[in-house]
Amino acid sequence: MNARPTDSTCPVARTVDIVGDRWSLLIIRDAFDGVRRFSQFQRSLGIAKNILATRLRHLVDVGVLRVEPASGGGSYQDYVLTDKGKDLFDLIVSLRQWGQDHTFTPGEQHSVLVDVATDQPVPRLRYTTPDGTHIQAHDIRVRKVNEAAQPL
Amino acid sequence: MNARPTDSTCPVARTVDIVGDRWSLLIIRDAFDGVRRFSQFQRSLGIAKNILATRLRHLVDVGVLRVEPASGGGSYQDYVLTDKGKDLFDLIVSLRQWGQDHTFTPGEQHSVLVDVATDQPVPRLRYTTPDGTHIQAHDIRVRKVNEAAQPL
DNA sequence: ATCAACTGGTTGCAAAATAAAACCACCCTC
DNA sequence: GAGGGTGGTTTTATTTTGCAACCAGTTGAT
Repeated sequence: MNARPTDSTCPVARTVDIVGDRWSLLIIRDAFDGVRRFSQFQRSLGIAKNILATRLRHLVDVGVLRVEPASGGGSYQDYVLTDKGKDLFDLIVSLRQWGQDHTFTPGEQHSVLVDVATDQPVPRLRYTTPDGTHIQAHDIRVRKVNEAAQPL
Repeated sequence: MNARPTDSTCPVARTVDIVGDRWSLLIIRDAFDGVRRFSQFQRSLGIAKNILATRLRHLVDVGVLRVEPASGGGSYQDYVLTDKGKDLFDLIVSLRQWGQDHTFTPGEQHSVLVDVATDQPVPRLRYTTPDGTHIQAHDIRVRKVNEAAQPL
């Protein structure tokens, strides 16, 4: 997708090179919301058909989406998330939560995440370690590959 | 930044409209890694200066970055994350974790997150509710604004 | 004090990506 | 078998990006 692959040792850069553009992210969001068909994506996003075709092909090529026979049994096809694509769930949640916090005025309405079992809104999600510790920016730094690990 | 603001009720779309492009995301990543100066961003990213100037101005305009007098006391200026910008931490973590999982071959080296206190690598972070429940894609769906809430 | 190098840009131009519209073959329904 | 929807491709226009040159102000080294 990108002219200059940031062939970096940074996982952030690699992810951005694969799905870090406006349309790919919105396509993935729609896919999580159950959109499967070319025409559904097109109507939902208001994207030009040639661009959509390019993006879908790219997302299939990189293994985020997969083409399968239409769910309804017709001879058309569906675009569905692969397991690799489903792993982008946290990314979409991050985008959503930041958007909720910083792009809406207090009373303004927006779509919300709800628990499929109870249909109740999901409380704010936070990143925690397996033992339940909440991790924030100031707890963390990045160690580059050339940097030696600190002996304990 | 974007020609067609997806003036949507979806928080994901709004976030994507603000920071959902390759360079903005990489600039924010660098900012979390302590990069502050124009020239540092430019060298780190290999981005054209005019594009960098545009992006930095945009990120300042939307309140993700803030300009302040250079830390060293000179007459130059620094670009630093605002609180709003620091809230993008989860987004950068999401990008990083997906990249680690899906864009590196088993033995391949990459930068890692370490705990600032212990300097030990941070275990995988997961999204959890305040009571510690791990939430994944299949637990959740999106309720649109026009959709009625389910009476309990 | 002076000269060189660096900083933080801007400008102009070329190349690439994106968007809009027209077009088309196939499928599905009636 | 006619009409509309699907899933694209092609062509052309517009926008964005990238590259290189340039430049004024700042800093550092002598």
